Amino acid sequence: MTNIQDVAKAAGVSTASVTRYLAGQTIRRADAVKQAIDELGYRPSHVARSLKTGRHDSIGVIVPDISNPFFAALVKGVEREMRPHGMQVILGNSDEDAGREEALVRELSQRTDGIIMAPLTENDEIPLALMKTGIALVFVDRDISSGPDVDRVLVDNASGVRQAVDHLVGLGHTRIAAISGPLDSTPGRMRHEALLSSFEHHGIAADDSLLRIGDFREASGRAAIQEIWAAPQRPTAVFVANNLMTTGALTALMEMGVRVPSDLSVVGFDDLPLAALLDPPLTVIARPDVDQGAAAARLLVERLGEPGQPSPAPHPTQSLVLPVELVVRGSTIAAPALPEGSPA
Amino acid sequence: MTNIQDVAKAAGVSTASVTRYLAGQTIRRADAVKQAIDELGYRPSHVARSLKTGRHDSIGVIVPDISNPFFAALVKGVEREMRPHGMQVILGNSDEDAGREEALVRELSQRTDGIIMAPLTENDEIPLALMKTGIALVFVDRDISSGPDVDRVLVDNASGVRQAVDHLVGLGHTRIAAISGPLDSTPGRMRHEALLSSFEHHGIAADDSLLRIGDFREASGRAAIQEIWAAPQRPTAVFVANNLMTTGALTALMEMGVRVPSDLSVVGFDDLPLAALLDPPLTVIARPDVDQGAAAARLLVERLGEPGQPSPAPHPTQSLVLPVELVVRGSTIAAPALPEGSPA
DNA sequence: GATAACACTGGTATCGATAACAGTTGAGGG
DNA sequence: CCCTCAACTGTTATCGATACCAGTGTTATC
Repeated sequence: MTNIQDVAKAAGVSTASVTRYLAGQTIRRADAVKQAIDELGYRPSHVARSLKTGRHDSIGVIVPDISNPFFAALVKGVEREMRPHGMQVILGNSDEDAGREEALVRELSQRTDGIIMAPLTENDEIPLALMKTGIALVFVDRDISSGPDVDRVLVDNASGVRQAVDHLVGLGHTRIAAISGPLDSTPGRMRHEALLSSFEHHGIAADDSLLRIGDFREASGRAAIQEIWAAPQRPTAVFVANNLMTTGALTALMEMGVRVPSDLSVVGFDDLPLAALLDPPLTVIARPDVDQGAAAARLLVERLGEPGQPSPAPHPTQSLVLPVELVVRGSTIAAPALPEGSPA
Repeated sequence: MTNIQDVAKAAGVSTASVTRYLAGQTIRRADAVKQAIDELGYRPSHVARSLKTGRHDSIGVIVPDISNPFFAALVKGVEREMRPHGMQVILGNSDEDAGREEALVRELSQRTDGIIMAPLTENDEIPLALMKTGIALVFVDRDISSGPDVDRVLVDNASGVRQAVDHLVGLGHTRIAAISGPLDSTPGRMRHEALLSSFEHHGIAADDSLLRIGDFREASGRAAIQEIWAAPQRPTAVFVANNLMTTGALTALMEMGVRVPSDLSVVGFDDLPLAALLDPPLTVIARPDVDQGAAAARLLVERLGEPGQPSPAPHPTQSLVLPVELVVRGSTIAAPALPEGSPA
């Protein structure tokens, strides 16, 4: 590859002048430099520049599962927001693996100016190490329990769950099953806690045979619903704490011949791209996904400033909580009349 | 940040010895170096290392749309294959934008040792420039028409389309509509050409009012099916050339009150994560997605070798074509009896 | 004509690591 | 005791760009 020295020589100037030309400053022999660059096909080495300046003009996004439509949409939001600021967006997919997440954080923290990430668990120590390196950090969708103040963008998980339970109770359901997410992840914990407190608020006794903890992946949704359906007393409705587990649960229900909603009402957290086309159309708690990514990107830009500009003064961290919304479709209907002999 | 000099000083050795320790060679004062590294929290600068060695120990993947489940799965395959080789996978999402694709190529070609990409169009000039820089390149799912030999992994588009048309004709359909993809993209062109040649093979006249070219995105599937349904003579079946356009078409059909499959049989290219749960379950041409990514990764590894090892000798480029398979579900049924007066 | 201000210029140290090279040490053999 | 060899060591140039510093020329002002 040709380097800045080749260009300088070809144009008959010093490397400093080429640098100045590259930075948009006016130099006497601009034409000659431009010509030399074109003829040699010169591209400045990003690596060398980063080494000298310490800047990268790019940010990283680390998500647990890029094939989850929610995270894919989130990434889109980040990119859309970043593009006009002239920053590259680099993606990392941890595949729900702590080791891989750590490797990505190490890698991207050296190649980017800031990182937007959804940490795997609330005990995740990795981001703490990140903060010490001075890189800008924004948490999105997930949080960690300990550690320093960090910008974050969450959604109102508690409100969503409350809306869902209110909706089911309003339809007469009292035996409500739930497939929750990992309790050491922010959305898993918040949704589960909100569920229990909603149950309590409505005077519904929590029945352990109807409560399952999954791992937010499809297979665990399948397994959980099978266990729940084998419970001594079956539920009339089920709440599933995320999109992939909902997919798994629906698949298993179809295979088991359980009809939704006549045998079982289903409400899921997270909208699905095809939720309206399912049989029946799925009732869900929808939340902003693209917007959540965009919001995180905005927080990061506020901290980093534009490429080429001096960084803005540090300011206090911000926490955003975006609203969610219950979308009632066809998968939830009134509870069947109580069988004889049941408690009132 | 602490650098290698700090470590060397703290351990009472030269920087060269620290480098050697880092590279796994045996040095006399290994304990002291290890201790210094731990105490100072030293992490070697990836940027500086890359500048000196020219290696990055990471690869890039550039896709047109990460929120397309097919590409998300493909990325997963790449990562799964790369992980045991100790290479980082960095993602870029061009969002179907040529300018953004170019920026990503420039960016990632300077940060990675090789790139797996699905070029936007077959006329894409960008990868050609890439080849000149000497970086390893693998095309996946899409190809470019001109230019040097490149490793590539495609699927058997023609066979898939043929299977779909054979299936529809076997069910008695003769008025078959199609929503094709962009003709300047490899899958768009190959599927469209295979469609026309299958029509010809079965003696079906191509009716322009039933053939639409979309852009592989959901909105264009919606628009196309609306136009098709407004044709003077409606079709009894439709073939849709990819997953997102199929989603769009199904949504529009539902909104228009067209019943699938009784009013219209539907077969789509690409399986959907929820295809089996749709109403009706969707007949599709399924293809390996994760495997396609994994195959591309394998080709790249063959060219790059393991990190820390010398690169293997150059070898001729390879082209893989993976098989596809028609999955018959519920969205295709026998054509209705011909209305009176129709040509036989 | 001297002086100041301005707009540029090139030389060079530097970012943080690696690798080539030229020592230095200690063990073992004669 | 000297020599050879193996195993390790430090010094230094280098990757490709940037930024500081100290000029150099031109123009404007008195």
